[in-house]
Amino acid sequence: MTDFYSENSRFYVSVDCIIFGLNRGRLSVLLARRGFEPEKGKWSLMGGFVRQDENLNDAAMRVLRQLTGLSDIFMEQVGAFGEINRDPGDRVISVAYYALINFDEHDRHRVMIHDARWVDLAELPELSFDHPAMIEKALAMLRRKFSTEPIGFNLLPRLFTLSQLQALYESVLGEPLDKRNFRKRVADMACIRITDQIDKTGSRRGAALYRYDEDVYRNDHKFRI
Amino acid sequence: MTDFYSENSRFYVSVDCIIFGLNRGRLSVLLARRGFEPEKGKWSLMGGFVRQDENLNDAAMRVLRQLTGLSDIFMEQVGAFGEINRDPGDRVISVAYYALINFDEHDRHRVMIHDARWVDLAELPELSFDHPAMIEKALAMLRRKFSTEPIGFNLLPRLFTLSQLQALYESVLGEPLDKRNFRKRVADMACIRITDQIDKTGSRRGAALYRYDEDVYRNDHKFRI
DNA sequence: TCAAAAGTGTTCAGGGTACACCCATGG
DNA sequence: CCATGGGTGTACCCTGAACACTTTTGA
Repeated sequence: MTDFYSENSRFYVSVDCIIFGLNRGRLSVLLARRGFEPEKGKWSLMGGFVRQDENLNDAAMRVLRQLTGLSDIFMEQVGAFGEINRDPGDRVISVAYYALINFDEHDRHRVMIHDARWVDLAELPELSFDHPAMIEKALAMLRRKFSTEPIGFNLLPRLFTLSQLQALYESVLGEPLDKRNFRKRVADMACIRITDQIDKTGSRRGAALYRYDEDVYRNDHKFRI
Repeated sequence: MTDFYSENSRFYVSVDCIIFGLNRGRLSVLLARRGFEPEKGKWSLMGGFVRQDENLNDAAMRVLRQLTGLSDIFMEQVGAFGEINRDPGDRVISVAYYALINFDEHDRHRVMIHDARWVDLAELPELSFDHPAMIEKALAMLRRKFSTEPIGFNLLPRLFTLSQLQALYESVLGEPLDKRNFRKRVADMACIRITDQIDKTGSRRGAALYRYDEDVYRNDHKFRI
């Protein structure tokens, strides 16, 4: 039966990772300067070819780990990109993924080694291939999910203030939110719990630290910002 | 530079089409009985291998046309499926698409030739490979879009009654809707316009026929059911 | 004492939901 | 004349939006 398949064409398949992180309060993506042709020297998403012994998700996690040192990270497939000439080097079909990481935990050394840097979403440089379309689609998916599913906490430290949380939502949704309404909504979500810790770094007065409780969410499934 | 790529593995890449149609008022999918190994004789989505001279969308449209005779159809990518052993015959990475077609316009002869049939979504048989997961994901995407974007009209004839439209929404969303509230919402969407035609086939009294006006939608972008 | 961020309630309007009866017609 | 689907309006509730001042404390 393999004979039947063998009449058909085979393709290089790659994954490209849109790695989101919160850098100094701003939603940013991790971009690498391409170290090889084609488009050597241009900024691009971090990618890699899929191997025979791994599925697509594993390939994406491998690439993410290479660049950040992180495993067990929230990732989601964005989709497959298959224009014939999307890669001028050869025909490559690429599957894009986006990941949400806690900026504080990533390995800056690896980022440096790969000639990569964090770029504010509002200041994207020119990118190679169809990477702008990938980022566009990932952002659309992210924004849609952000208000209805508790995925934003992947971008924050374990303990966070409500101001940090609100700033995150404003940064991702791209619009200012009313502080009192925001806190009201947070207040009646059981999965966002206050701790007895205080953060003194952000203000003289100090702000209560909160944490996200995954178990509570799995029970009541109540989330809406 | 092609030398650089050539160290890497290449893969068969296929597309699989989840073709939705409204058969006797029920949301249905078009399934084909596999005519070849592996899993010959089992029901499956219609698929095909991607060729060198076409992009993924074109491949999906080609497969859709093969089975239904239709072109220029609403299609959307569901995602890439790349488990190592998803196809027991050989490693194949597949990109799923879903399509919404007007049941009345498809070519039944082609369906017959391909040993395919329309199956009510509630009565899916056992399917080959990871096709159940593909359908699941396509359905989730469909349901999500259905209330906020005017895609349902792709499943209806050009002229339709409000009862047909409501039945469609109930079938896709899987829940009954209040008739008066439904009609109230329709009434203040400019893009759904009454015609002077009457449908007498569905009732003794006759029902007004409506049509969807794409141009109006492009202007006001107002749609919400 | 002042600058800077944290924290806190109420009011109002609009949209969504629930709900039941008459109409027109073909057989 | 009756069975069948077509067509219509109102009342209520609740959610979402708007809005401004006091508190704390380090410098």
